[in-house]
Amino acid sequence: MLSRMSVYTPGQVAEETGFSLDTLRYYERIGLLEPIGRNAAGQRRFTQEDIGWLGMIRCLRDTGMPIAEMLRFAELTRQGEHTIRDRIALLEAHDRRVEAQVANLREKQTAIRNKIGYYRGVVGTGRGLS
Amino acid sequence: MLSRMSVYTPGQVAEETGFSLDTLRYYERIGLLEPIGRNAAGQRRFTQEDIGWLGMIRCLRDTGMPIAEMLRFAELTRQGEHTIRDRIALLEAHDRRVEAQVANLREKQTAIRNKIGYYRGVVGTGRGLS
DNA sequence: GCTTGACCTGGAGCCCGCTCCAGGTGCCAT
DNA sequence: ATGGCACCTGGAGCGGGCTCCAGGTCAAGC
Repeated sequence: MLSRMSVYTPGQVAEETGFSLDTLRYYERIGLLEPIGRNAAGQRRFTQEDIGWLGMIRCLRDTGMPIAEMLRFAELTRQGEHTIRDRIALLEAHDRRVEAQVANLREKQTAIRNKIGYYRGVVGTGRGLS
Repeated sequence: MLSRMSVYTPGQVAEETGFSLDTLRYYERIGLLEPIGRNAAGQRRFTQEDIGWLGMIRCLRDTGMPIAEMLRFAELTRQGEHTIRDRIALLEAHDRRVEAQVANLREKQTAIRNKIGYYRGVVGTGRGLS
C-alpha cells in the first residue's frame, strides 16, 4: 500500500469493470484505451480517469455499439474539445438505435408472451389446438 | 401462377421474413427448419407453416437467443405435445432474459443521455468542464 | 435454340470480439 | 533464497453466425 493516489492494478480494474484482463489488454492494443501508465516493472497502473472511460465503453458496448464506432468516438475524444459537437451527434445517433432496439425487443417479447399464453391454453384444456 | 395453394419460393420467403437465401438454407441444414418440401425440380417450396415457424425464429433471434437454444426448442416442438410444458419453461426463461436485457439497455441509455447532456453543457457555455 | 435468372449443392471463407498460450519478469511472504 | 502469484508480450486460435463461391440444373421468354 504505497500509493493511495488512485491507481489500480489490472486485476482490480477487471474486477471493477467486468472486463477481463485479456479484454483490457486487447482494448489498449487496438487503441480503444490510450496507452495505460506503467510502474517501474512495466506493469499497468490504471487511473481513475481510465476507469471512467471504461465505464463509457461499457455503456456503449452493452448497448450494441460496434468496436469500430467506439474507436471513432475515442478518436474524437482524443482530438479535444472542438469535436464535442461530433461526439454529441454520434451519441445521439446511437441513442436512437438503442431506442429502436428496445422497441423491437418489446415487440418480439409480446409475441413470445402470446406464444406462451397459447401453450398455456393447450396444456390447460388438455387438448391441442395446433 | 399454377398454385394459389400457399407455397412460396425461397425468394418470396426471404423477402417476407428478412432472412437471406443463404440463411434459410443454413437453418435447414442445421435442423432449425425441418426439411423443406421440394418441387419436381428439387427447388424448395415453403408452406405457410414454414413461414410461421420462421416468424417464431425471428422473434427468438431478435431477442438474442443463441442458435443452440433455438435448436433445443425446435427439437421439443418436433417431439410433440407432451413437450409443451418444457417449451413454456424455455420461453419463460428466455422472456426473463429479455426483460433483463431491456432493463440493462435502459440503464445504459440513461448514462449515455447524461453524457450527451454533459456535452451540451460544455458547448453551451463555450468552456470546458473536463 | 439461346439467354437469363432463380434455384441447387458442398464446402470454404469471413468478420467480430475476444480468449488462450508459451515463455518470461518482478514483487512479496515465508 | 525460494516459491507463488500477478503481471508482461506477441501471436495464434476460437465460436458464433452467417456469407460466398464454383459449378450445375431447370424454365420461360425472345
